[in-house]
Amino acid sequence: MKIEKPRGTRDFLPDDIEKRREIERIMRKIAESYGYREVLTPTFEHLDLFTIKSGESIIEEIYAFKDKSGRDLALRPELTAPVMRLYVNECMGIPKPIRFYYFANCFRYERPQKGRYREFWQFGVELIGSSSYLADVEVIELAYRIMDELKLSFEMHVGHVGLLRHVLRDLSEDRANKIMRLIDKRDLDALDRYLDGDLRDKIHSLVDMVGKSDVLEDAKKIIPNFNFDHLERVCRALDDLEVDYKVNLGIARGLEYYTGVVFEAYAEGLGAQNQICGGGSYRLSHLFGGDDVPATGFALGFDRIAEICDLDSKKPVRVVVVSFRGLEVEALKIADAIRSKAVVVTDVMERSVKKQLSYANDISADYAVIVGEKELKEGKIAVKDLKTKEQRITSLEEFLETLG
RNA sequence: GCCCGGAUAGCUCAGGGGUAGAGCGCAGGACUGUGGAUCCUGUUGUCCCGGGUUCGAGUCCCGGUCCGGGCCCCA
Repeated sequence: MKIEKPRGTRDFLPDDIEKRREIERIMRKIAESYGYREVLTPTFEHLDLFTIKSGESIIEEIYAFKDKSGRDLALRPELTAPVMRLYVNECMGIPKPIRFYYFANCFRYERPQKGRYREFWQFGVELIGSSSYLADVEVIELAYRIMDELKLSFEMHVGHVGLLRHVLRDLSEDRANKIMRLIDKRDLDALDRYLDGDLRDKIHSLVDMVGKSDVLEDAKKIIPNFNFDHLERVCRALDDLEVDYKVNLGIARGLEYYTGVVFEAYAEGLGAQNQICGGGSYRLSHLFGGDDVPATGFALGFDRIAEICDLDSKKPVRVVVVSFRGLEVEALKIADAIRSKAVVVTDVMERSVKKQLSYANDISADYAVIVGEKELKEGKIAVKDLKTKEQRITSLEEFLETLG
């Protein structure tokens, strides 16, 4: 009976990991350059943390379980709530603004498909303490710079849920939330069924408003009572910072805790799951017993990005030390001397020189260092450049110098 | 929860009632001081599971499990 990995999980081989680590390194580097510092929360939390804001229905899509003492726990399905819980528990007293970033695996019990797994990774940031447009600008710019540095082809869309909430302000909360979900889905037919008259026309117009920042002028005409200052300032700043984006007033985000500017990024080549980034400004802290602090942040879908990201990670120089019968331990000593300069492997199968060289070729090594009787007597080694096939007799010291 | 497609060697897959196959890979050798080519040899199978039809099922039928893609959902 062969044991398979659980549904929706993946194994990562060295090539995968090297690529993912390189992507991760770039994300960390850029976030840190903006002053963000890493936090890490537990892999599992109290179930309440995730149901408070999203309702009991979310349990269906969470890995929830009872521990041996009967506590209701859950594997984290996302990281915004845990990071805000961390803020409330440990950090309410530290100077604002607070800049945190995270990179960790999350778990959701969903039907897997392309770009969607039951264990997946998110990289994200939370900027806590400011409701200024400058906070939105910083976070959007940061998300943009990361995706840009990774040379992804993507589109950043920026909207404002406050505007939609404003238009829907006379509806009951349930009804408004329902409409928000339909807007998020772009389900125009269903919207027509739920809305009529003036409201229907306004929502229709807003959902269609996708374009450069000049669509704000059109929106103002349709919704004259809404204060567009915040969104306009964000757009103007992003323009000046040469962040490429589209205004999209139909972005609703599934979640109810977003309060203002929201944004999403979409990429091609991912099938139905094309969203690689989502974020916005929100208020969550007070739900977890903290102060009503404003925050803004985003999460990047790391796995989807890794799938479409095409970057060449630089490989270290690889050396295979090949030994003739009886000289294996001499080879080990030479290998040790080279390890400060390159990745070195030696034969552990007691194979022929021919097989050792064949293996060196199979693993795409750069050099074979051949340890033989003749060379050893003269205190030399034979170095073969496996790319050019050239072989020369040299000293260990000289070879080390060529490795830099 | 729904729809579609899959499951046969380590991997990719062919075979559609009559002895279990190919390519690739892996290991050894041809060649005991030299890699990528070539050739030879070896290597592993509950043909996903259970039941049914049949003289006989990897193959046909029914049920199930698992995997992938698409809905739903997407914090």
